[in-house]
Amino acid sequence: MASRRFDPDRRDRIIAAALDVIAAQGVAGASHRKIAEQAGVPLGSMTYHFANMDELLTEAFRRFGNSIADRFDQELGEATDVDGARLAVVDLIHLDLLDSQRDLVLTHELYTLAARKPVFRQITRDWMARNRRALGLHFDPETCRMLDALIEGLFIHAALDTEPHHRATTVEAVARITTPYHRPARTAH
Amino acid sequence: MASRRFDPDRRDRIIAAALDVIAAQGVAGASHRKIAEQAGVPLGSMTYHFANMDELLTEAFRRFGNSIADRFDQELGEATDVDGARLAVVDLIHLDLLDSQRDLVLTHELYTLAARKPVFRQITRDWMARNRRALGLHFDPETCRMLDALIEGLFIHAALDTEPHHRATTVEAVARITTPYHRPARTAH
Amino acid sequence: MASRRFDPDRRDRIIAAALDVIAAQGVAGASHRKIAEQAGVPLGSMTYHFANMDELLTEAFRRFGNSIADRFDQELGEATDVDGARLAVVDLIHLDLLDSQRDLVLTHELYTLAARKPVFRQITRDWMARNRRALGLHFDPETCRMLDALIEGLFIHAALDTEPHHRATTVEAVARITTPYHRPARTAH
Amino acid sequence: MASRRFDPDRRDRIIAAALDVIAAQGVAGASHRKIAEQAGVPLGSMTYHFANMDELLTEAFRRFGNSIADRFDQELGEATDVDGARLAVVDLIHLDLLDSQRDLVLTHELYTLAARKPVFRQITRDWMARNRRALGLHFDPETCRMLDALIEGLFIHAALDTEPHHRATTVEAVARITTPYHRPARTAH
DNA sequence: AATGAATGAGGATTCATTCAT
DNA sequence: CATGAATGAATCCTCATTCAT
Repeated sequence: MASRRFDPDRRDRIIAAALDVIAAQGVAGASHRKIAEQAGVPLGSMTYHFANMDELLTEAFRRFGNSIADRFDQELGEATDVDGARLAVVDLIHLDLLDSQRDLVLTHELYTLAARKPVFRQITRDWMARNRRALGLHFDPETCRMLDALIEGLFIHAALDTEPHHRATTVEAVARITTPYHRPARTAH
Repeated sequence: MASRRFDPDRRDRIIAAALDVIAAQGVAGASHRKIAEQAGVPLGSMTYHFANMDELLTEAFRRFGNSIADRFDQELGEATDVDGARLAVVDLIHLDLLDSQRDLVLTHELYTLAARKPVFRQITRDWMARNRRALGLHFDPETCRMLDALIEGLFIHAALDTEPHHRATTVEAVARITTPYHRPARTAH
Repeated sequence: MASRRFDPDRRDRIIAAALDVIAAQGVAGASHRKIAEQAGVPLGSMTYHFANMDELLTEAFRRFGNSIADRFDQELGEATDVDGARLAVVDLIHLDLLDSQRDLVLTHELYTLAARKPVFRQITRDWMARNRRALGLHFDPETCRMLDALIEGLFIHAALDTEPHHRATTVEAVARITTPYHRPARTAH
Repeated sequence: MASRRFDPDRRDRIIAAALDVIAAQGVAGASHRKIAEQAGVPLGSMTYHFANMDELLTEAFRRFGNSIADRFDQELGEATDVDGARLAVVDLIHLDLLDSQRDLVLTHELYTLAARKPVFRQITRDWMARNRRALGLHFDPETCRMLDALIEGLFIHAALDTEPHHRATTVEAVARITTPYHRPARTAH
């Protein structure tokens, strides 16, 4: 309260610094010392603002998830029809996500935490829920789930692959996954 | 003790112990001490067999990737036609992968390393290459890439999601992604 | 414990302890553990006060060099003429330096470091510069360099030799090195 | 005995490797492992040929001292008169010793050991004795001791100094130290 | 309210030496 | 005879957290 009023940016700066350090050195390498130095705040200030490391990580990753979900909201909110939504998805993958090594790293760090600790799993769920809500503006719920998974997979593989991923492939994949499968009539003779 | 002097399985046991510890506590929690204890070998033995931690992690994750790729090879090798291959993919996701919290955790840990260190990125690439080769027995290269990404995404989301993933959804998603998209004729009226 | 919480002399005590341990066991034997024990501080305190071993060694040897240079300053500052300065030099070698096995050991340890690492070479240079400045009160620059080298050599050899070094020899050596050489006239009748 | 006959170079190679490693990393950094690797012999071979580290170091430094003393013998043995001997000394300092960073490092490492352990002190004494014997071909014993000290000091300082040492200064210093001091007559009117 | 000082536990790694083979 | 495998002790250093100020 008084403290926040006094240096209201400090918490924010610490959180931003935490994400920077995590992006650069991983959660394993993110110590109080390093984050404090990156943020330009005294070491003792860390445990004053955040009771412990998990609390800081929680807030940092929550912010990270929201920042990416914001982009989903914006891109998909601007689409006016299904084809526009498909295009928005392709753009999200190719323009926003793939260019950012930082986002890839942070995503994996978060997932790794989520795989083990419930607190962080909740963060990923909230993030996924926001993404699906954005997709839900244009697609039915089941398609949303498939599409969300596809985006995830394309994002991950694109970042790990050696060969560049062609936009055409992404366009085709999005088209396929958003197109209901018509089981070929077997009885036709 | 005669047994102490020569122990040809020791390397293997250390690698297995490393994967166990990583699955349980993460790469961050995988210390020489813990792994040595898990493997039942003295601490000094660790850096005798593996020059440093990265070398041990490298071998461990290489083995992990291969063990999963082996299952891909087996399941898809047994399929005789495209529908069989689709079924195999669904089974791989639902029977083999999703049941294993351990595999999920290890996968994320590996990806997190891969996002930062080239050595581990190569491991994931080799693994992905094996998976795609297995898929390539039944699908064209472009479909392989899409399908591989979908599998990845479904696997990751299934493990993080709260609601159970229904097999039917997976079946539909696989069917869609493996079915070429026919752009609807626009001029037909 | 109040005493534990704030201990302003601690850095100094660690430095003094470091020199003691180095004198007794060499730089090679000077571990954080031993120095901490000698200084009566907890092990973790070492790297709090000194980021790493080199930093501690640097400060310790800087202090050592200065302490000896102080004696040079004092002895030579008191001399009022050249003969007094020569006497002061002899006294420095015989009274101050030779009696101290500790100084010999520390000097060699420093030189050994200096021969390999620039940081320590700078320390020896600063030390040498102070010595020469003190000698420069009474002798010309070239003589200073020669005299400084002679002092160095006498100091080292005296400490390594079996036979005792006689003061008379030192007196003669200092007299010679501070007396310009007159090339014998070759053309004389 | 049989072993030596079998691979007679091995001991020599290990000794040479030891000096290389010491020159590069210091006595402190000279481990069995590194020396074995440098020599191209198996680790277990080290303690087979040398009971312990000190034995190896002893032999290595004995060889080093002899190699330098050999140069003294040769240069001074070729001189035919005092002036020739003075010139030889200057050459030894400027041509042979100063150019070799390696010799400087090894000398200091040896002195550091000698300052603490009698075994190594004996090695330096033997070395010094050889040097003085060589000087003794041309100078009286007292002058030998002074000259030897001067050489030592010039060698050390030259290697540590920033500014280059001029040959002329060395020539003058050698001339001075080898010229008896004539106390100026005080009674002269 | 804010923090610099402090510390014990634990991190990876290096090592000389031993000994079964 | 020669050595690869093995190991416990010791190395430096990092760390989250505590607490007197």
